[in-house]
Amino acid sequence: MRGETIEQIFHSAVEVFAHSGFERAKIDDVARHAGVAKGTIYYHFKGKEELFVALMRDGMEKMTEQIHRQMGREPDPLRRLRALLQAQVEYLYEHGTFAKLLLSESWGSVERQQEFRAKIRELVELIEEVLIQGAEEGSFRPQMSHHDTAVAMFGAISVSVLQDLFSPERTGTREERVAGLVANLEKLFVDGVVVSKGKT
Amino acid sequence: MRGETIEQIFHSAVEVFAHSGFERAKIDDVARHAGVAKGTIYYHFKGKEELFVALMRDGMEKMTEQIHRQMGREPDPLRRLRALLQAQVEYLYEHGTFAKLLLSESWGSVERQQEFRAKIRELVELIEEVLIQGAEEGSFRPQMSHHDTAVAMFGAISVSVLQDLFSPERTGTREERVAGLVANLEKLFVDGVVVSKGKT
Amino acid sequence: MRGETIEQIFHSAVEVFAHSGFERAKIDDVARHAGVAKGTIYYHFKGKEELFVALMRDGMEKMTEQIHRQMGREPDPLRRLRALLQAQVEYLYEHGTFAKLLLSESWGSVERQQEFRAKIRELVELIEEVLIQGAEEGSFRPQMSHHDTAVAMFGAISVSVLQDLFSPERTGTREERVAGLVANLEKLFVDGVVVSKGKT
Amino acid sequence: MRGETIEQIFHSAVEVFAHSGFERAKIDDVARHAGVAKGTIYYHFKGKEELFVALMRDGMEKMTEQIHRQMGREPDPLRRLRALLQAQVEYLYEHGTFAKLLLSESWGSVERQQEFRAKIRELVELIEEVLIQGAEEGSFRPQMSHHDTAVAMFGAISVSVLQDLFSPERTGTREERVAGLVANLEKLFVDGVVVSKGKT
DNA sequence: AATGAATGAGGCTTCATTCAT
DNA sequence: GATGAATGAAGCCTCATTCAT
Repeated sequence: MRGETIEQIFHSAVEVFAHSGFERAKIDDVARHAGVAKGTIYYHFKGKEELFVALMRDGMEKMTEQIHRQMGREPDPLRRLRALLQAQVEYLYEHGTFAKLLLSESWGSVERQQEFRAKIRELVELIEEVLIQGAEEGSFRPQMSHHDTAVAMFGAISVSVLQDLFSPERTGTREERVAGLVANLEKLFVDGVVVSKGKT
Repeated sequence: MRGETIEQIFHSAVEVFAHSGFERAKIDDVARHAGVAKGTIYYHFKGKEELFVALMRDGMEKMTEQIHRQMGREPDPLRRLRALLQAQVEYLYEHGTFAKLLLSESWGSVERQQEFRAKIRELVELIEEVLIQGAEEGSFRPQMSHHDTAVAMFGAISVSVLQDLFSPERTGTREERVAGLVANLEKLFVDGVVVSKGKT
Repeated sequence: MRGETIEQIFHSAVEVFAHSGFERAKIDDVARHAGVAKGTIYYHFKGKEELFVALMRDGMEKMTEQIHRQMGREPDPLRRLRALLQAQVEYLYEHGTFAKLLLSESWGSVERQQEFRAKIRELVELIEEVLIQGAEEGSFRPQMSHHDTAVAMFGAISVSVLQDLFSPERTGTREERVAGLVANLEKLFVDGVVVSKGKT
Repeated sequence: MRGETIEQIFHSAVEVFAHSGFERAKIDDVARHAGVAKGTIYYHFKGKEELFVALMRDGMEKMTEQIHRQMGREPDPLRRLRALLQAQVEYLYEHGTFAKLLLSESWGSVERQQEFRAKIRELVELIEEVLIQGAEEGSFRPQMSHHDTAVAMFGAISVSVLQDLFSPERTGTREERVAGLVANLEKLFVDGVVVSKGKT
């Protein structure tokens, strides 16, 4: 079938890269994991770098796509924010491998890393839009910088997911864990930590 | 001064490791940067790994120390939170190199990475304590999980700093940038994004 | 025409091999240049080596053929020498690609290289015969070793052509260049460089 | 001692490169032949290419040097020509390995090859100067192009040497072989092949 | 304390060749 | 006849580490 091998390599590459990081990952391992010869990888991809970049591009695309799908056409900003939160946590949790790469391979001056930061910026902008919309409608507090706030939220989300994924003592099913993280983040973002005098 | 050479190596190592990440960094580069022979590094450190770990340990120590210093004995939880925020952002911003390493070299199963996560946990616990204290005093809203909230806050802080450091188009002095980030994070954490009916 | 594909491959192979030399040349490039799939080349030729040898054989054959044609039945040794010179320079200049391969791929102990030297010997023998004929008729000075002299002449011819082909600053049409080279070589071979007392 | 290892590598590299040509030669073989580890070669040379170029540069330098030495201050053009011939043949014969590389690795567009051709040009110019000097003094026949003639002579010399070196059936001591080649070339260059009417 | 030459395991990549379609 | 995906042996190069001085 068309692209079956490529699919296989792709899949294995995610595993291997996520397990070891870009530098530590060995093409040999990707090949073994994919059940193909080393040369086959080079037949389909120009090299380690290209394979990795293709991978991350794909991951980002799918993530953005899924988030859009889950947010749907919900008009209410608060509900939109919740949906986005849910979607993002869910995806990152599901693809922890990808989450890890995103956070660890995005800081630096190598070209690839700049591209990754650009991708992150896309995610951030998704959040930003919601914040702006909410502020315009008056249901969200106006921010000094919607962009900076969005960045902070993205950081909170991704690090929360990663910290959870790498916690040895975590319990419960994935669904429960995700629900917990989402609820927690939602609480923080929506209400802040301080007791507001006007609320019960 | 005692250990001038060691100091030199240490300093250069921070630069080089931060610029390239652990794997990409070359002992050769550290040596050249420090103006010593390669052998000298191995005379003072057991190896690349040890040098790096010593580095990170040192960075974390100094960070914790500085944060403690800046938080002082402030009893009011909200002010404590603000001081902590200010201290953490300031330190990470100042030592962006360290911030980068912390975020990119902490996710994985290599022993060193586990140690880093433990260090992160220390930072998180600093935040956590403030949250708990605030909740006990009644000025902070009780959280589902103070720990998770603290993690989220740490993520927000560190990613905000990194994103800012790696933004090519950022303007203003460092002090201004830091102040902006702090204010923004404070706003988010303290009040959340939603307009609460009881506030003006 | 019969063997159109083969013809295509052959033609492309000359180009590619000449451009890169035997080792550097890639079957992939030959295939791309010929507009066929890589497998097709292996369908028609046993391998890289065979393709190359076939090529060189063909080149030598055509060269010998053309030289014979141009020398015709000229009985006078001096005129024969001139015709041979003209023919050889012309052919090598025209097929510089071939000339290059001949000079660069003929020295070594690989079987193929021995075969090439044998081919060169054929060319040398063409020259040798003329020298011997001339010596027998008395119009040529007797040589210590007609064979060695013939080799030297071949070297002079081929290197002259190559040096000219690879001179970036050469000017004039091909015909002019060839005529120049021929005239020069003729002068050298026929008269030597020393002024003989008996000549004007 | 200073540079002993480098000397060793150099020497081995000549052997290996000459035996196999640039592409076929393996750094591994050079290392084994030199009795050092592979890494040692890379400690002293940037890579295969640099090693090779350094080699050829060195070879050309020594050759030019030796030729200059042997030609000395001889004022008479004819004797100068003979000395040069003798020196060049002697050197190439002695360093057949180098001769082979010179002739086989000099034709192409790779930068290194351009450098080699430049080196060849130096040799050619040595010859050219003698020709010009002789022509000015009136003892040499004026040439259409002294440069082209010099090139032809260089070609005759180098190919003669190589052909001889690779002749399986050659007999006699090296000195005899060299003497034969020199005499033959001298005869060809000095007098040409044609019987001049004015000589006995 | 410091040096830097030497090492060699390890990883990336190339490319001639095969073979099922 | 022709294809092109797949292979894997082979080779170049890197770099952490060692050690004699």
